[in-house]
Amino acid sequence: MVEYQTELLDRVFAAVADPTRRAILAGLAQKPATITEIARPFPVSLNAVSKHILVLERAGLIIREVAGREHHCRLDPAPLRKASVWLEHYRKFWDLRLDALERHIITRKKREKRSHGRTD
Amino acid sequence: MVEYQTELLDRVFAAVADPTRRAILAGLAQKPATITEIARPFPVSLNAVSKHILVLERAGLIIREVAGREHHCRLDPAPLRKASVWLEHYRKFWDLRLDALERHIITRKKREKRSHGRTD
DNA sequence: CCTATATTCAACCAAGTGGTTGAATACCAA
DNA sequence: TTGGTATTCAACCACTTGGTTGAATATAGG
Repeated sequence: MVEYQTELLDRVFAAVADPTRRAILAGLAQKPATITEIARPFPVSLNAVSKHILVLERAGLIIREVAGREHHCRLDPAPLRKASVWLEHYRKFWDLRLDALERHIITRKKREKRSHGRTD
Repeated sequence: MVEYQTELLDRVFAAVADPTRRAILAGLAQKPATITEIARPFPVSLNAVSKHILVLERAGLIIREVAGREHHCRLDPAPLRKASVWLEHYRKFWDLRLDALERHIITRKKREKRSHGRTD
């Protein structure tokens, strides 16, 4: 069995389990920003966003560089890649399922062709 | 912007953020099992595992079929696929980073060739 | 120096989590 | 019916989480 950096995966998955944090990542994917800039679009307090950023930082998803009173944050995608690698192990399962679904659709189409006009 | 089924993603990512639950999924990827069978390898109580399975079920990752007193569980990979789709949006970022890393290594090798023997 | 800005710290709250134990429920089988 | 097995329910605990408000800290700029 492949060895995973379990604790990192824990933190990464937990970090992206929150919609606000996913939105923060999406924003930073466009361009780096300071805490205040990141917080602007969100309906919660700056403090709340500051905490979210801390969670993302601890998951390794955000790199913070302090410049004077501003904290510049940028995305670090590396942990997302690790998460993706973990998920890929399950790809074969959903591929199988999609194959089955496709076969089912094809079968249904053939049936429809035979019994033309019937809707079941 | 792509539309996500936010609540499902929340539950899926939260579900896989726990190492025990990831291990449960890995087991079910081998073959379906009952609660007791699933619980056997783990050092926690059956009740604890039962709760984990409930979390996985609510995330849509496990399908439960009750047969008499046994609950047969099997993996449903569909939500993992959705999680993977979300992650894929960030692939370009880690691809970029890997490219940069590769360039860096190549550059370093060239430098090493020039200043032969120096270790920095 | 003074004031506005950027951010964190601290305390608090309600709700959720991961675990426990013990009891309840439901089923199978002798 | 009686007993063993499979599972959940219920209550509890310590800890975490996502949010708040208010104060503290540090920097920037007139």
